[in-house]
Amino acid sequence: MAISQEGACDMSLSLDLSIGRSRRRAEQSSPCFAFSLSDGFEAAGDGVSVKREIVNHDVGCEEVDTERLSSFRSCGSDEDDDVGGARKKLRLTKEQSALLENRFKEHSTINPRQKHALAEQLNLRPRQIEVWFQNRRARTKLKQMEVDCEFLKKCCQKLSDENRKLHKELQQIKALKAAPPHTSFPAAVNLLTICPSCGRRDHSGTDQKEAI
DNA sequence: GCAGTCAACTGGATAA
DNA sequence: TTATCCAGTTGACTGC
Repeated sequence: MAISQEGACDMSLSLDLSIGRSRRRAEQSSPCFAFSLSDGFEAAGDGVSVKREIVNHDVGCEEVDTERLSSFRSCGSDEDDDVGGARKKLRLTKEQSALLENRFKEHSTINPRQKHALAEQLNLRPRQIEVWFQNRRARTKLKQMEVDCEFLKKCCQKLSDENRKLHKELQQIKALKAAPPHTSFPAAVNLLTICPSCGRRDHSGTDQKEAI
């Protein structure tokens, strides 16, 4: 609990709003947190420090070995576990993830009652459920943005191609216009009056009617 | 070693 | 005031 000792020396200076928030969040969490906060942490004067300490303390409660981390509920608040000070990463089990995913499919947000029920069911803290939903929404949004981006890229490519094609046509028309009239006009007429399918000249009247 | 993933955190905004 | 959301960030972990 090094931070609490450090922080406690100047509690009057910088008690900001984040402490209130930290306390709120921490109190939503495990009993381990409640212990920390009621034991002089609010005097630390540094919201971040307080919170970091809480996290480390929290994880320090955990028995971390081959078993995946899933719950901090039953931990005893042994301060000596926190020696390393490093935050340990929780990995949700397949079952936990699957259930959370299912709930997310039903609804991307979760109300407090559902949150607590789910926390109880999964043996997690309500705060963890809340965070999971937040992160999940962020992931969904990111994925959607990637899809949108890809779509826009394709649109852009298509428009570029079309633009290039139109430029080319414009160049041809300009070239045609710039050419001397006695050569260009009959040539153009020839082109227009030759049937592109059979190559014959000037049968447009009858054949076209037939085609229609 | 490094990039990617993801749980957790921070701080601002907002609704009730 | 409080709870919740979001965007951005951090740090542990993993696979290559």
